Amino acid sequence: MPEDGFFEKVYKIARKIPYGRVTSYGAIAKCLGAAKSARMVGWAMNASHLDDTIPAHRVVNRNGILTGKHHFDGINLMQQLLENEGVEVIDEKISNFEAIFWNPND
DNA sequence: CCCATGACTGAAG
DNA sequence: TCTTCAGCCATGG
Repeated sequence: MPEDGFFEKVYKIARKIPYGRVTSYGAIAKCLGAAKSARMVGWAMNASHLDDTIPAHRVVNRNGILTGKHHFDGINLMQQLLENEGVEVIDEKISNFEAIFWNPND
């Protein structure tokens, strides 16, 4: 992969997210070396719909809220995908967010 | 080149 | 503790 664009960097981290775990945009951004570009991470995730290897549903904001659920096919698709992995989601928010949070740096 | 937009974050009131 | 503001930077018009 000769071109290491911003997207590839984001995808690279996103693909590392373990099953049943979640992370935040800022954590990924920091791992990329652009901690201030958390918005870019989310924006890159928006383009991830072209790549089915990207578990975008495991990426939420720092509050553990599924801010990007509206970008999925269905309004509840993101939440259901997480629940399918054993993640407890209540009202668009991950209840045990801190418990299942995964740090990309690990 | 300038302006608008965005799945965010941290600080300030 | 909650709400609001400004900074962040890549992409597109």
